[in-house]
Amino acid sequence: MPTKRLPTLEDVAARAGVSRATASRVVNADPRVGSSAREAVHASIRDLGYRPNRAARSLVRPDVASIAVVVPEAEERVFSDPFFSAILGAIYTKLADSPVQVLLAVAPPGRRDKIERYLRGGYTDGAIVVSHHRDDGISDVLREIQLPAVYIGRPHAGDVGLPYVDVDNVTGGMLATQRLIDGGRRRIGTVAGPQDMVSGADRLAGWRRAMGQAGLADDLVEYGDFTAASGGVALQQLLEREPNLDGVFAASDLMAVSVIQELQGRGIDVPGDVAVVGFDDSQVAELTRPPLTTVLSTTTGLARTAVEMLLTLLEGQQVEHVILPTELVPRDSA
Amino acid sequence: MPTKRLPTLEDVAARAGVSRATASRVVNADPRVGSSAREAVHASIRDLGYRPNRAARSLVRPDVASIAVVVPEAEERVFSDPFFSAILGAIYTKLADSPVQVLLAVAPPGRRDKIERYLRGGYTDGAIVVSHHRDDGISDVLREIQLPAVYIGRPHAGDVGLPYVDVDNVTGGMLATQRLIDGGRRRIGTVAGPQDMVSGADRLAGWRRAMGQAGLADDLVEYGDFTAASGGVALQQLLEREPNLDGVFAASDLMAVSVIQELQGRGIDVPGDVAVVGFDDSQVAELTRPPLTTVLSTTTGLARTAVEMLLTLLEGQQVEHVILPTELVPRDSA
DNA sequence: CTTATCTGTGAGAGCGCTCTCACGACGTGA
DNA sequence: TCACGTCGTGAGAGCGCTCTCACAGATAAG
Repeated sequence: MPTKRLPTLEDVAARAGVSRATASRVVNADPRVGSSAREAVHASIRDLGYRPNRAARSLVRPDVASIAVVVPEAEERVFSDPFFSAILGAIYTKLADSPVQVLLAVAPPGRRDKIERYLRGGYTDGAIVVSHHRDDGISDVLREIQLPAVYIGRPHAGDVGLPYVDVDNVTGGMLATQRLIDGGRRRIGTVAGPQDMVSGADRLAGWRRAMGQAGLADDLVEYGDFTAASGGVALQQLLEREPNLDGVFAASDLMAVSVIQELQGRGIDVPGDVAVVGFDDSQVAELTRPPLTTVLSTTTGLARTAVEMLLTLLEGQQVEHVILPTELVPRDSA
Repeated sequence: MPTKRLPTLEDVAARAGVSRATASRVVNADPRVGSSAREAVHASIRDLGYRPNRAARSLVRPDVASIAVVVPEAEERVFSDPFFSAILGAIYTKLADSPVQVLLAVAPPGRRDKIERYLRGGYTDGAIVVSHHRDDGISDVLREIQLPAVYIGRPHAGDVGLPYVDVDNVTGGMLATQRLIDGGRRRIGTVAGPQDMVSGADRLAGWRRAMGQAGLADDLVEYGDFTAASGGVALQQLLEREPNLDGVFAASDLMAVSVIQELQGRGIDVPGDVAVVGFDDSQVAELTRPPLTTVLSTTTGLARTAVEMLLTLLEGQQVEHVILPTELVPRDSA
């Protein structure tokens, strides 16, 4: 880092032949400044390449709120998984016209110290926690430093009373499974999400419930981690266990995509031989051949609601949790 | 915003019965503090929910560098376009283990005042500018406030001497077009990118050059804006002008994807009737049916190089521009 | 012409923190 | 016993800024 001292307001003022106070007024567009003084200061700012020192300013006049979006997942993942991209996009869009700053705190599960340091660093006034895992310790830190926070995705049992938004994952899982059942499928497997995430557990629970109500066996379960790579692997195992498989519910679109690819790679027709349903209704769902039948989980709605809740929280008011509805989006894969 | 005063170090010290200096030492893990004092301060911090005031701290000890990633595109776009996602992901990944903070300054083209305010706000020590348009004014602002910056994508003619990284878009465009020519295609059209962006202009130039060298007419040009939506529209126009079209070079994968969909929707076989080549080698290229032949433009390499260059710049050294090579990725669409 | 009202400006306090410096309480070696 | 560290601690300056307050000069009202 260069040690060159940056020009201060004092320098600007001296060069313009006015006091620091007047220079400050010009910078802050205070109308009560004579035009000659104003111009001198402006010229001085330009010549010196002056930029106000944010730290000094916010020390006096606490500046605009900034909120952290906390994502305990690997960086690559956060930006390549359409779920996170959609969440981030919606958060930024929602706050586009507000002065609120958005800071991204991303760190892989193993590096939770990084997020903790960040949170404790005093950078932010509030947090939105996305994709939170059991025992990632984030809620403990947040509680300890008393930072207002909203969770996207229902927190785990231990963290009761925390404000969150979520989609109705159980119903969503049922909807997806029912679609397969209604289509006449009987040997239906599921590629479930990670069970240390509530969304993973709930979607699986939905599948179980629908299967149970239809009097079908709920033994065909394999686990992935919501990424594309994990879907294909899980399908292979499903197929080994049950060659007569005729339907698959994948707990994320990305996993569903690779399930379809794996199936097609083996010469198995989708949906002729095996029907596939995904979850999320992300952009990729329209790009597959055949287009993917999936469950709309309004990612955008999650993000928008979370932002609204956090802003309410920052105003000092209490908020309840919110559950958004899910909806089946029928396409051709099931 | 709640007006409740946050606990200061003074409060912590008072409660622990020590001086502010000692409390500060504890917070900063200074070893020369007695264990009893240390414990008292820690307890006090916990009780009060104390978080250091970042502004006050950095006023004294200028804190870690923070760099802005400037993207003059609509928020939705930035997070849904795989090109930007990949760039952002690579930047965050590259800086994952450094203390450097990354701030995202995104604003649609019409709102350049927002980015300008941001840049002038003194939040950052450097900038990486992605997707820069002619006349977006960003380089003027950067020059004026003397902020070190690196461009991803070659800046326009007016901005000579600025450090940048880019891929060899002209050669890339030629590679893509040559693939079509080598495949026996003769009526080859292109869905070009926006011509106020260098990457759009250069890829088109590459197409022109390859067509010219092969003695083919370079009249079939329609323009998109790199997004999926624009690709289908452009294709329709191409098809109206030339029903015997047998090859298309789309200047982005996203446009190529919707070109393929539009083609297939009309019962035209890809690549049987019309061959299609994209650009970027983004994730979607593998998901289409048939998989998309495209040009690898090492988005990750762009981002990583830009970060390295900016860090060098921040150390006070000069940097040259860097051009990364492109490579054809043959798949089934051409 | 005096008194009240603006208008533009400067002096100076103070935001919460870090860090230098000084100091008292202990050893420790002569 | 005295000079000399060493260690833990506190007092206080100062980072760059904003903002209150006071005040000089111009203008309006009595």
